[in-house]
Amino acid sequence: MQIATWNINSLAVRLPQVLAWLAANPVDALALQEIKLADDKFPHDAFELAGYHSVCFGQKTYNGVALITRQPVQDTVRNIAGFEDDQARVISATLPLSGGALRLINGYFVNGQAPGTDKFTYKMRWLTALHGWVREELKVHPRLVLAGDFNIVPEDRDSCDPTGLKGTILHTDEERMHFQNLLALGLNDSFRLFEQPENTFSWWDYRMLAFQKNRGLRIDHILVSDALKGLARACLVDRAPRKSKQPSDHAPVVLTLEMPAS
DNA sequence: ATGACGGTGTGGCACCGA
Repeated sequence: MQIATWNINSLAVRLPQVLAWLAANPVDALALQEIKLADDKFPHDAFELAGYHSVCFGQKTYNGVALITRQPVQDTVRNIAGFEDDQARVISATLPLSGGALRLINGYFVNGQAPGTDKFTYKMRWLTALHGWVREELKVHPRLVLAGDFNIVPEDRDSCDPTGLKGTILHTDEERMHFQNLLALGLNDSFRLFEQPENTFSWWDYRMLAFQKNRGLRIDHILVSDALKGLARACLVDRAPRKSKQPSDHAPVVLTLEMPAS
Protein backbone atom coordinates (compact mmCIF):
# COMPACT_ATOMS: atom_id res chain seq x y z
CA MET A 1 0.00 0.00 0.00
CA GLN A 2 1.05 3.58 -0.62
CA ILE A 3 0.59 6.81 1.32
CA ALA A 4 1.37 10.21 -0.17
CA THR A 5 1.55 13.77 1.13
CA TRP A 6 1.20 16.88 -1.00
CA ASN A 7 0.86 20.56 -0.22
CA ILE A 8 -1.24 21.65 -3.19
CA ASN A 9 -1.50 25.42 -2.43
CA SER A 10 -5.24 25.81 -3.13
CA LEU A 11 -7.38 22.84 -4.05
CA ALA A 12 -9.69 25.16 -6.00
CA VAL A 13 -6.85 25.81 -8.44
CA ARG A 14 -5.19 22.38 -8.31
CA LEU A 15 -8.13 19.92 -8.24
CA PRO A 16 -7.66 18.84 -11.87
CA GLN A 17 -3.97 18.20 -11.21
CA VAL A 18 -4.69 16.23 -8.05
CA LEU A 19 -7.20 14.05 -9.89
CA ALA A 20 -4.78 13.52 -12.78
CA TRP A 21 -2.01 12.64 -10.37
CA LEU A 22 -4.24 10.14 -8.52
CA ALA A 23 -5.21 8.54 -11.84
CA ALA A 24 -1.52 8.05 -12.64
CA ASN A 25 -0.54 7.27 -9.03
CA PRO A 26 -3.43 5.38 -7.44
CA VAL A 27 -2.16 5.63 -3.87
CA ASP A 28 -4.28 4.27 -1.04
CA ALA A 29 -4.17 7.51 0.95
CA LEU A 30 -3.27 11.07 0.00
CA ALA A 31 -2.73 13.73 2.67
CA LEU A 32 -3.37 17.21 1.29
CA GLN A 33 -2.32 20.50 2.86
CA GLU A 34 -3.17 24.11 2.11
CA ILE A 35 -6.47 23.30 0.48
CA LYS A 36 -7.51 26.93 1.26
CA LEU A 37 -11.18 25.97 1.14
CA ALA A 38 -14.03 26.09 3.62
CA ASP A 39 -15.54 22.67 4.34
CA ASP A 40 -18.73 23.48 2.42
CA LYS A 41 -16.65 24.07 -0.72
CA PHE A 42 -14.76 20.78 -0.57
CA PRO A 43 -15.13 18.73 -3.80
CA HIS A 44 -16.11 15.39 -2.22
CA ASP A 45 -18.06 14.47 -5.38
CA ALA A 46 -15.07 14.84 -7.69
CA PHE A 47 -13.00 12.50 -5.51
CA GLU A 48 -15.86 10.04 -5.24
CA LEU A 49 -16.09 9.91 -9.05
CA ALA A 50 -12.37 9.12 -9.05
CA GLY A 51 -12.94 6.24 -6.63
CA TYR A 52 -11.85 7.96 -3.43
CA HIS A 53 -13.41 8.85 -0.10
CA SER A 54 -12.50 12.16 1.48
CA VAL A 55 -12.57 13.90 4.85
CA CYS A 56 -11.54 17.49 5.26
CA PHE A 57 -10.78 20.17 7.81
CA GLY A 58 -10.87 23.40 5.90
CA GLN A 59 -11.01 27.12 6.40
CA LYS A 60 -11.39 30.07 4.08
CA THR A 61 -8.27 31.53 2.40
CA TYR A 62 -5.54 29.88 4.47
CA ASN A 63 -4.43 26.46 5.69
CA GLY A 64 -6.86 23.54 5.49
CA VAL A 65 -6.07 19.81 5.28
CA ALA A 66 -7.77 16.72 3.90
CA LEU A 67 -7.39 12.95 3.64
CA ILE A 68 -8.25 11.26 0.34
CA THR A 69 -8.51 7.49 0.74
CA ARG A 70 -9.50 4.39 -1.23
CA GLN A 71 -11.36 2.97 1.75
CA PRO A 72 -13.56 4.93 4.17
CA VAL A 73 -11.63 6.06 7.26
CA GLN A 74 -12.68 5.81 10.89
CA ASP A 75 -12.41 8.05 13.96
CA THR A 76 -11.56 11.29 12.19
CA VAL A 77 -10.07 13.89 14.54
CA ARG A 78 -9.43 17.54 13.72
CA ASN A 79 -6.50 19.56 15.06
CA ILE A 80 -4.38 18.77 18.14
CA ALA A 81 -6.35 17.57 21.18
CA GLY A 82 -6.11 20.07 24.01
CA PHE A 83 -4.53 22.81 21.90
CA GLU A 84 -6.70 25.83 21.14
CA ASP A 85 -6.10 26.81 17.52
CA ASP A 86 -8.22 28.86 15.16
CA GLN A 87 -6.18 27.59 12.19
CA ALA A 88 -7.11 24.30 10.47
CA ARG A 89 -3.82 22.40 10.36
CA VAL A 90 -4.29 18.76 11.35
CA ILE A 91 -6.65 15.95 10.39
CA SER A 92 -6.12 12.38 11.49
CA ALA A 93 -8.00 9.14 10.95
CA THR A 94 -7.71 5.37 11.06
CA LEU A 95 -7.26 3.40 7.83
CA PRO A 96 -8.82 -0.04 8.33
CA LEU A 97 -6.54 -2.61 6.70
CA SER A 98 -6.76 -6.38 6.65
CA GLY A 99 -3.18 -6.56 7.88
CA GLY A 100 -3.97 -4.33 10.85
CA ALA A 101 -5.33 -0.80 11.06
CA LEU A 102 -3.05 2.17 10.65
CA ARG A 103 -3.42 5.65 12.17
CA LEU A 104 -2.61 8.50 9.80
CA ILE A 105 -1.97 12.06 11.00
CA ASN A 106 -1.86 14.75 8.32
CA GLY A 107 -0.31 18.04 9.42
CA TYR A 108 0.25 21.43 7.86
CA PHE A 109 2.91 22.66 10.25
CA VAL A 110 3.23 26.37 11.04
CA ASN A 111 5.61 28.29 8.76
CA GLY A 112 6.83 30.71 11.43
CA GLN A 113 7.93 33.58 9.14
CA ALA A 114 11.18 34.42 10.98
CA PRO A 115 12.81 33.75 14.36
CA GLY A 116 11.75 36.35 16.91
CA THR A 117 8.33 37.02 15.40
CA ASP A 118 4.94 36.23 16.93
CA LYS A 119 4.46 33.64 14.19
CA PHE A 120 7.66 31.89 15.21
CA THR A 121 6.49 31.83 18.83
CA TYR A 122 3.22 30.28 17.63
CA LYS A 123 5.23 27.71 15.66
CA MET A 124 7.17 26.69 18.78
CA ARG A 125 3.98 26.44 20.87
CA TRP A 126 2.30 24.43 18.09
CA LEU A 127 5.24 22.04 17.78
CA THR A 128 5.36 21.51 21.54
CA ALA A 129 1.63 20.74 21.59
CA LEU A 130 1.98 18.39 18.63
CA HIS A 131 4.80 16.50 20.35
CA GLY A 132 2.81 15.93 23.54
CA TRP A 133 -0.26 14.86 21.60
CA VAL A 134 1.60 12.49 19.24
CA ARG A 135 3.30 10.89 22.26
CA GLU A 136 -0.14 9.98 23.63
CA GLU A 137 -1.45 8.96 20.20
CA LEU A 138 1.42 6.50 19.80
CA LYS A 139 0.39 4.76 23.03
CA VAL A 140 -3.10 4.21 21.57
CA HIS A 141 -2.00 3.70 17.95
CA PRO A 142 1.46 2.10 17.75
CA ARG A 143 1.02 1.71 13.98
CA LEU A 144 1.16 5.41 13.20
CA VAL A 145 2.14 7.56 10.23
CA LEU A 146 2.75 11.31 10.61
CA ALA A 147 2.76 12.95 7.20
CA GLY A 148 2.59 16.47 5.91
CA ASP A 149 4.25 19.77 5.23
CA PHE A 150 6.50 20.07 8.27
CA ASN A 151 8.03 23.41 7.34
CA ILE A 152 11.28 22.11 8.83
CA VAL A 153 14.52 21.31 7.00
CA PRO A 154 15.73 18.41 9.18
CA GLU A 155 19.43 18.48 8.24
CA ASP A 156 21.89 20.51 6.18
CA ARG A 157 21.69 17.97 3.34
CA ASP A 158 17.97 18.76 3.02
CA SER A 159 18.67 22.35 1.95
CA CYS A 160 20.08 23.78 -1.29
CA ASP A 161 22.00 26.38 0.74
CA PRO A 162 22.58 25.19 4.31
CA THR A 163 25.33 27.75 4.92
CA GLY A 164 23.61 30.81 3.51
CA LEU A 165 20.29 29.90 5.14
CA LYS A 166 21.72 28.76 8.48
CA GLY A 167 19.59 30.09 11.33
CA THR A 168 16.86 31.40 9.03
CA ILE A 169 13.28 30.14 9.03
CA LEU A 170 12.90 26.38 8.46
CA HIS A 171 16.62 26.02 9.25
CA THR A 172 16.87 27.07 12.93
CA ASP A 173 18.25 24.83 15.66
CA GLU A 174 14.96 25.20 17.56
CA GLU A 175 12.92 23.84 14.65
CA ARG A 176 15.37 21.00 14.08
CA MET A 177 15.24 20.13 17.77
CA HIS A 178 11.47 19.81 17.49
CA PHE A 179 11.91 17.47 14.51
CA GLN A 180 14.39 15.36 16.49
CA ASN A 181 12.00 15.30 19.44
CA LEU A 182 9.34 13.77 17.18
CA LEU A 183 11.82 11.10 16.04
CA ALA A 184 12.69 10.41 19.67
CA LEU A 185 9.08 9.36 20.29
CA GLY A 186 9.73 6.32 18.10
CA LEU A 187 9.14 7.81 14.66
CA ASN A 188 11.38 7.44 11.61
CA ASP A 189 11.89 9.72 8.62
CA SER A 190 10.91 7.20 5.94
CA PHE A 191 12.84 9.11 3.25
CA ARG A 192 16.08 8.42 5.11
CA LEU A 193 15.41 4.70 5.46
CA PHE A 194 16.56 4.39 1.83
CA GLU A 195 19.39 5.43 -0.44
CA GLN A 196 18.43 8.76 -1.99
CA PRO A 197 19.95 10.98 -4.65
CA GLU A 198 21.77 14.01 -3.26
CA ASN A 199 19.86 17.29 -3.42
CA THR A 200 16.41 15.72 -3.34
CA PHE A 201 13.92 18.40 -2.33
CA SER A 202 10.15 18.67 -2.02
CA TRP A 203 9.64 22.43 -2.33
CA TRP A 204 11.03 25.07 -4.69
CA ASP A 205 10.27 28.80 -4.62
CA TYR A 206 8.11 29.99 -7.51
CA ARG A 207 10.60 32.81 -8.07
CA MET A 208 14.01 33.05 -9.69
CA LEU A 209 13.72 29.79 -11.65
CA ALA A 210 14.31 27.92 -8.40
CA PHE A 211 12.90 24.62 -9.67
CA GLN A 212 14.87 24.72 -12.91
CA LYS A 213 18.02 25.32 -10.84
CA ASN A 214 16.92 22.76 -8.20
CA ARG A 215 17.28 25.40 -5.49
CA GLY A 216 14.84 23.77 -3.08
CA LEU A 217 14.26 22.41 0.39
CA ARG A 218 13.07 19.06 1.74
CA ILE A 219 10.29 20.07 4.12
CA ASP A 220 7.54 17.55 3.31
CA HIS A 221 7.94 14.37 5.29
CA ILE A 222 6.37 11.01 6.10
CA LEU A 223 7.34 9.66 9.50
CA VAL A 224 6.54 6.04 10.36
CA SER A 225 6.40 4.57 13.83
CA ASP A 226 8.84 1.86 14.90
CA ALA A 227 6.05 -0.71 14.49
CA LEU A 228 5.79 0.16 10.78
CA LYS A 229 9.44 0.85 10.02
CA GLY A 230 10.18 -2.71 8.92
CA LEU A 231 7.34 -2.59 6.41
CA ALA A 232 8.63 0.48 4.57
CA ARG A 233 9.87 -0.38 1.07
CA ALA A 234 10.39 3.01 -0.60
CA CYS A 235 9.94 6.76 -0.12
CA LEU A 236 10.19 8.95 -3.21
CA VAL A 237 9.61 12.56 -4.20
CA ASP A 238 7.61 12.84 -7.43
CA ARG A 239 8.97 15.92 -9.20
CA ALA A 240 6.69 15.49 -12.24
CA PRO A 241 3.77 17.67 -11.03
CA ARG A 242 6.19 20.53 -10.27
CA LYS A 243 7.02 20.63 -13.99
CA SER A 244 3.40 21.01 -15.05
CA LYS A 245 1.62 24.18 -16.03
CA GLN A 246 0.42 26.14 -12.95
CA PRO A 247 2.12 23.85 -10.42
CA SER A 248 2.03 23.84 -6.66
CA ASP A 249 5.37 24.94 -5.23
CA HIS A 250 5.54 21.54 -3.45
CA ALA A 251 5.95 18.06 -4.94
CA PRO A 252 4.21 14.95 -3.62
CA VAL A 253 6.14 12.49 -1.44
CA VAL A 254 5.12 8.83 -1.70
CA LEU A 255 5.71 6.08 0.85
CA THR A 256 5.35 2.41 -0.05
CA LEU A 257 4.55 -0.03 2.77
CA GLU A 258 4.65 -3.81 2.43
CA MET A 259 1.09 -4.63 3.43
CA PRO A 260 -2.23 -5.35 1.74
CA ALA A 261 -4.06 -2.24 0.61
CA SER A 262 -7.37 -3.18 2.21
C1' DA B 1 18.48 44.84 2.22
C1' DT B 2 14.93 43.94 -1.09
C1' DG B 3 12.16 41.52 -4.40
C1' DA B 4 11.31 38.05 -7.39
C1' DC B 5 5.90 34.30 -7.93
C1' DG B 6 1.51 32.71 -7.00
C1' DG B 7 -2.90 32.36 -4.26
C1' DT B 8 -6.73 34.78 -1.75
C1' DG B 9 -9.83 38.51 -0.80
C1' DT B 10 -10.78 43.23 -1.16
C1' DG B 11 -11.23 46.74 -3.92
C1' DG B 12 -7.50 49.46 -7.29
C1' DC B 13 -3.72 46.75 -3.63
C1' DA B 14 -2.35 44.07 1.05
C1' DC B 15 -1.29 39.82 3.20
C1' DC B 16 0.76 35.35 3.25
C1' DG B 17 3.78 31.61 2.10
C1' DA B 18 8.96 29.25 2.77
